Amino acid sequence: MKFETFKKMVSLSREDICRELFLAHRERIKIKKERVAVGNLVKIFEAALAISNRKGFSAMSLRELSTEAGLSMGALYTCFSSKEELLDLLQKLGRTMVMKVLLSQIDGIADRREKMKRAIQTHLYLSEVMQPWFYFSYMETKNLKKDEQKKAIEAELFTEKVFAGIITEGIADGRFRHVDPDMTAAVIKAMLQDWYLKQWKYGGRRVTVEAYARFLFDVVDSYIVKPLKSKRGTHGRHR
Amino acid sequence: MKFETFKKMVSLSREDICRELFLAHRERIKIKKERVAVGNLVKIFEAALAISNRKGFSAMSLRELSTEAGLSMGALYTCFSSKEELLDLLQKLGRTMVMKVLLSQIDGIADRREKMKRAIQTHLYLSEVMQPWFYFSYMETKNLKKDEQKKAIEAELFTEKVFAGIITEGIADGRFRHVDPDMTAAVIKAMLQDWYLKQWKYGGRRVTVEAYARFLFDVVDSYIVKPLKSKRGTHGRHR
DNA sequence: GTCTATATCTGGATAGAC
DNA sequence: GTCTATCCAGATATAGAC
Repeated sequence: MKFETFKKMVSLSREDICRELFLAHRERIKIKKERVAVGNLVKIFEAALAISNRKGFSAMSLRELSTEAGLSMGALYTCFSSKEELLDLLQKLGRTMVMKVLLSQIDGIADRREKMKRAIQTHLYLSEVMQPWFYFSYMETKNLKKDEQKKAIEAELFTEKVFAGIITEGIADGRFRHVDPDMTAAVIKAMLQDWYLKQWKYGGRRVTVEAYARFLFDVVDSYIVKPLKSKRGTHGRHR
Repeated sequence: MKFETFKKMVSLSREDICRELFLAHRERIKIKKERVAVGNLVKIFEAALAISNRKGFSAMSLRELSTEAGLSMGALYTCFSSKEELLDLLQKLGRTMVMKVLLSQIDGIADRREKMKRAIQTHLYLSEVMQPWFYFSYMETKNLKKDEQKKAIEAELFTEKVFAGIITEGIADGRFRHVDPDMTAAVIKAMLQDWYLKQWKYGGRRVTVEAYARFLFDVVDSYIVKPLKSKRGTHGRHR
């Protein structure tokens, strides 16, 4: 699947995401009209992610946020009750989204190799659509309070389990070699994360998401799949 | 090489490192006696890394640092002139060290495959010895001022070039497949970094550095090396 | 060289006018 | 619902005693 196709398919525009969040947190938000609340949330989240990804969340002052979002201090505090709550809201924003999309995309694919390819692709495409959020989430996890931190770690382990699961299945039906599923899933995750953590690198080298997805699948594939004498090397090219 | 052997060999005790730094920054440090200055630097750096890795550098107050280091506010300011300078000093601390050790360890190894193994191992062992610094450096790069940030990025690209170089050599002498050296080096780096960025994960799973090094080499090797019919699969085990 | 005390500023949060 | 003005906790940095 092309990235553009994916982008349209999972129509998670910023508004949609924020509307969902607004509905989930109705009680805690003082604004009553949906239109206004969602509009403000969008502006705040976008600005907060931008500033945080430049200098870190804790170095971002709320005054700074208010000017970048084009709202006053008072207006900010109608959407959240403390800077810490804003952090929690931001984290929650992406987590459920990621799991939902990832699972829906690989559900029902029988061929393990194909499933692996699709999982890699989906994770990369997702992190491309929501790049600021992924980066933010990675960098700020350690600044959450204990229980929120735990949820973030669970989310990381959850996606890892998805990959480990595919590998285990592949080993069971004999198409994959006897690699360590957990270790392999761990490094796959590391390579997936590099895509959104080092945008400056891949962007600068003009590597597209599609190209990175193909490349990454090649690396993984050549490690886990049992070599068929003649097949080896046919999928070794990229770009 | 075993990790313990490596640890003794590169005898970079905290004191040694700080002494070097002290000598390099004599002018800017008010304390004149080497013994005292180095002792304080060690305490300060150790405490600063510990706190920063818990909550982030910008969230660390100097009061906090002074108590954790067992020094007064006044004493801190005899070692650096501002919080920002402390950040720069910390960053500089590890960079040169890494390059020096990494290059010295792989210098003069003719066999490309062996060289790759050694480079992976050395990088992992280094990041194990200096874990707090590696983690810190990764997380705080974006908070540096422009020119310091540039140096940090150069350092990242430098180690990446080391790996890309080995791959290019291996392709040239015909032992490696025609993979993309830059892309491959990039994901190798990503997997190396995962080791110190996700200590909670690997520590919790009781994975040792040696095991991770072997595993990682297997993954890389199976991707870049041309398969000899009979050889494939012989180095696919780990643990 | 190291300490305590303090000047000065910045940032999170809120009250009350519009 | 949004804005401005303000409170005050806590941060950096320094002065001066020991």
